[in-house]
Amino acid sequence: MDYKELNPETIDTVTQTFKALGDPTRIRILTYLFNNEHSVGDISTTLDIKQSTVSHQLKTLKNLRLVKSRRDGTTIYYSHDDEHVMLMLDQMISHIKHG
Amino acid sequence: MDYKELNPETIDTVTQTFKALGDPTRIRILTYLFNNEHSVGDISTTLDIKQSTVSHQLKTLKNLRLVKSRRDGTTIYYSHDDEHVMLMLDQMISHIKHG
DNA sequence: TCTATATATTAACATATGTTCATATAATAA
DNA sequence: TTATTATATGAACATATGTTAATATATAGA
Repeated sequence: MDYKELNPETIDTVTQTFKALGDPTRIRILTYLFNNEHSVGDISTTLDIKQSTVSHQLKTLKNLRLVKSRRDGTTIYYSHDDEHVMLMLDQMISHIKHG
Repeated sequence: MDYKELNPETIDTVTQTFKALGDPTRIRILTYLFNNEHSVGDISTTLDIKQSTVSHQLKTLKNLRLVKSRRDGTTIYYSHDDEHVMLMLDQMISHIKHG
């Protein structure tokens, strides 16, 4: 039936992006960033996740360009940086909660 | 600002579903099942993945109700079982390939 | 029943991943 | 400069995960 597979780079990027969403800490951070930017300390306090854990996970998300950061003094504010991925996260949450 | 987190079960299910999509073997299997059902042996041969690996991953996908199976003699045919997740997979692939 | 074929399962293994503690770096204020 | 606050980093650790070989199970046919 002559099946044409996705190319390896596409598979890899798709996989990595979904993998980034496949962790509860990152899901909590991303959903917290849905509407507003938040500092590392704010995220840590609000979600009750250790500061180093938050930093590590934000780095992971930043490497995949799912979040971006901006500095203001000693404070660093993070916000989401991939509308489409955030939309899919929103869709998945709706899918799980309802239907 | 009074932030309301997702409930733990929702976080868990969302996470598990994305995690299922966060593996290249499972992505390849699911995309192969986009349009038609396929037997384990067919999947194994077409994608060049060992039979036991295919079986293991199909079991993972089935546990999450992302695929279903039907027996015909000694052959077992698998097909996808979550239209919405398949749609999100399709969206992610498009997102990665194009803009 | 015996054999062949298709799929599932088990155990072992290597690798990947997430969290934590301790510490480093960076910016600001005194 | 020194102290303080905010964030990042590195190393260690435990756990999770994916693949494989070997074998078990299940169905059908001779």
